[in-house]
Amino acid sequence: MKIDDNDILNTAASAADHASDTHWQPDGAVDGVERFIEQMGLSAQADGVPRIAGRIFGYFIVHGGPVSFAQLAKELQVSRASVSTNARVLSSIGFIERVSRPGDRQDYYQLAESPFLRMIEGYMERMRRMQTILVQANGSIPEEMVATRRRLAQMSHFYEVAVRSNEQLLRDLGQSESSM
Amino acid sequence: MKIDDNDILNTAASAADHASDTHWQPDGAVDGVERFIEQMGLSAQADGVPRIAGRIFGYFIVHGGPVSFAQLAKELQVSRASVSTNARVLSSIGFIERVSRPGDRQDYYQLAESPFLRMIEGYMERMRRMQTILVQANGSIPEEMVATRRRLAQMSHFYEVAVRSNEQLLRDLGQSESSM
DNA sequence: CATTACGTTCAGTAATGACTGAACGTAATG
DNA sequence: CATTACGTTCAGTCATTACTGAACGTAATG
Repeated sequence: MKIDDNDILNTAASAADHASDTHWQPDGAVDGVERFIEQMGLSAQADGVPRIAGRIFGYFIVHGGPVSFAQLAKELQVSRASVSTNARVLSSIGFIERVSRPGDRQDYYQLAESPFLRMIEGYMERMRRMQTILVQANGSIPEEMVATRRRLAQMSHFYEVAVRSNEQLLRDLGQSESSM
Repeated sequence: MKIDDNDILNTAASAADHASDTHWQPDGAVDGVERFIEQMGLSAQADGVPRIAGRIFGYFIVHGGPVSFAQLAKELQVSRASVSTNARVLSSIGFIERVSRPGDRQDYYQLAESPFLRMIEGYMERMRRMQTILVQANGSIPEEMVATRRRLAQMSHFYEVAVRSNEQLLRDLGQSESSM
């Protein structure tokens, strides 16, 4: 499996090298990959995440294995500064993680074991923050405003059910993940 | 310092007092309400949604009933232009909706029946968009890249399960909503 | 010790977008 | 018809931020 990843890395690297050629048309794999990575960038941007972070993540979906810092900068055509900041963001969310290779000065990153579980955990985090806002609001609003308090309670109920649903989803995914 | 906050709160509070013929609030409730509305604005901003949109939504959580366009602008201390654009955004998402009052030239908005269901539908919409990106990518990637295709499949599987989970959540919420 | 190869940080730039005031179109009033 | 009271749109301003290049600190190499 490591052989496989390395193979892919090599082909992708040589393809990126030729990417600056204007007239050479790759064999079809590269534009598919490139297109996917770019779309991941755009999706990230649509979600308020820096585009480069999305592209880096897309890159790791394609090449999961450990990739060096410098290689990221080169193949994604971005500055080392951007790689530094965005890779750190991604690893702080738990999507990718640093790995050290003995006898190698470079930083390596690889796809985390279960990035999507982290995504859901991020959702739940925001939902719980909304919950605290709601109970705080409910505590500072007089009982006379019954309609308001009812709406706040409905909203709170929504988040409560949603969090429970996501907890269940988390369990389901953890289950089906161990069989892959 | 708290000067800024107090200033905003006080001016907004007095504005709300002048409109007290329609929406009366008990003494001491105003800062709680105001604080909640502002926090909704900040939460929205953190989610990539314009702050004013969040505040408008918060305002409707507090005062669910029909509120005139002009009243929104006045009490939230924002320009009519902002109210126009943000209220339209909110109504396009399905959080609030326009209502017309016979014999009244003004536009009125009110909280939609079930704004949170719409929120989940929004999530699912984005997930489905990711799904199409994934199948598209999978179709344009050669079979030799087995590891890549496996990761894409895992990702697709995640979204599939997540969408199903949210469909179930939607049903559950629709259930518990009819009893409120 | 000097040098090289790293990743990080920082100042600067360009772009994005939220927000506003004013101009505009429109439809109900007088 | 003229006027007024609406909501919308548009140009402009301001703030935010993604991104870069260069300077920097650091640790492994020679």
